[in-house]
Formats: sequence, C-alpha cells, structure tokens
Amino acid sequence: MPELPEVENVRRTLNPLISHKKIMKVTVLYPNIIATPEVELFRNNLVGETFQQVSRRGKFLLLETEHFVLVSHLRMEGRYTLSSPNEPITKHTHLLIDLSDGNQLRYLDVRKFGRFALLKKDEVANYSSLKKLGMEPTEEDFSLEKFKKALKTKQNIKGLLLSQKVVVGLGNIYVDEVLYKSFIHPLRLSETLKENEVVLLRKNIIEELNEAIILGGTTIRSYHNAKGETGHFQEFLQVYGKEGQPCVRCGSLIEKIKVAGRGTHFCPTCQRLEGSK
DNA sequence: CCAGCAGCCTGTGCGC
DNA sequence: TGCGCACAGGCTGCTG
Repeated sequence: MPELPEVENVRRTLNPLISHKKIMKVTVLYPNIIATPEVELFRNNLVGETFQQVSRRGKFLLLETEHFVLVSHLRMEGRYTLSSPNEPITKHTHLLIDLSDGNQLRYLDVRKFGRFALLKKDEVANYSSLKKLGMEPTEEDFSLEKFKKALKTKQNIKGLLLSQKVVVGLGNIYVDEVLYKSFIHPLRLSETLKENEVVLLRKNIIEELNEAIILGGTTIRSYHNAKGETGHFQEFLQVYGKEGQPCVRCGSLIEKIKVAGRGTHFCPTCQRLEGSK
C-alpha cells in the first residue's frame, strides 16, 4: 500500500494524535511483527516512555520517545487508528498501545507484512534498514550529480528506483507514473539514460511525490491515514491500472508487463526503450 | 558485490 | 457456487 506520500500523510496525521502522550501499556497480539528486540523487552522498554514527534525516513515512520525510536514500516497494508480501548478488536489488529489520554493507538495489517523495531536513540544511525537508504526526494537532498553517478549500472531503471538505494519513496504506482511522465521505458537500462532524461526524471520524481503528498496520497483499495481518511491522487494517475486504455498523450493503448517482479504499466509509444541517437 | 527471486500473509477477482 | 490460481502501494534474505 503505502509509498512515500501515503507514509508522509500517516506521519502528519499520527503526530498530533500521540505526541506528548505517555505509554501506559503495550499489547502485542501478533509477535512476528516485532523485528527487534524480543517482545518482552519491546513492551518493557516502551511502557513509561512518552511519545515525542513522529518523523520519517523514506517509507519508514520513526515514532520517537525520550530514550527510544520505534521504527515502523507499513509495508503493503499497515495502518494506524486511534480508538477507545473499549472498541472491539478486529482480527487484523496486531499491536495496542494504551496512551495517557485514555485513547488506544492500534496497528492493523491484513497481510501482516509490516514490521516494528524498537531502537535506542544511539542505535538508529546504524540500523541497517535505514542505513542503506538513498537520498530523500527533495530539491536539497536529491543531488543531480549523485543521481547521475548512481545510474551507472546495467540494472533496469524501474528496478533501481524501486530498490530505495538511490532515491527513496517511489513504490510500484509512483515509479510507473514518474517514468511515464519522463518518457522513459521501465525496462530501460539505467546507464543508457541521457543527461536531459536524468534531469527530467529527477524533477518529475520530486514533483510527483510532492503533489501526491498534498493530495493526501493514493488510495486504490486500502490506504487510510491515521484519521481514517483516504487519499485523492488516484484521480490523477495516467498509467497505473490503465492497461488497455489510450495514452492521453498519443492514443496508443497502455500495456501491462512484469518488471522487477511487479505489474508495470507504460505507453509502448511514448516511453523510450533505447537512448536517443 | 550484485541482480533476481522466493518468502512473508490474507483477501479479492477471475476463469473454468 | 466452488475451486484454483494470479495478483496486490514492500522489504529481506538467500541464491547463483
């Protein structure tokens, strides 16, 4: 489910719901979602802490307390809600955190792919999942020079962008949209991109993700922010989920193939597979 | 070291 | 209606 715009909207809606609230009790209903430390320690370390701000690195949420950072990844379908402890617990609820204001923060995840790691503050910088992440897709962090260097590989461009090791935040929907807007075929080898294509691709990545954040993210089936609201960017998708429909630029029918193991949508006419001569 | 791919889970939609 | 299969906003660990 969530790519960067959705995670950022969860961050923005979750932050005011939990910051400055003390953790009274922690209940883990599905232990496998806790990557580290062991569940007992996870609970004991969290109880008594007070949430500070919620921040984000790539698609990871960082729920900070005085001494720890709760690193949360929603993967495909993870979701937060704030409810009364009296509300019945559904079968897809896996973590409960009772707060000092009487509310209960809940983590729900149908596919159980999401993961939590509770780290001491000084361990965060060295945590492998965060350490290997690439640049944030902002004008300041996402350097054109670094991008050009990172593209010197024979990996196809879609796979490279999905890997999060060059620039973070793109998932299967936004990567298809961004490549479409940049006239680049998803199977194009990264090293064959020309200067003007790299410049356009970088600009489109930054703009696309920003616009999607402003529109509340993309809701195809399950995404909701921490207040239960859906996004609206799905109304502006041009290729994702549009197979068989005409390209708005040239009228060719949008095709769907598999790239990097993922369903991939593109226009066979406007998106170039070869570097221009 | 790196690219590629199963595995992790459950639900949904499709063809037969 | 039922069944089997493919597929779904992602990451990780193993393989060659």
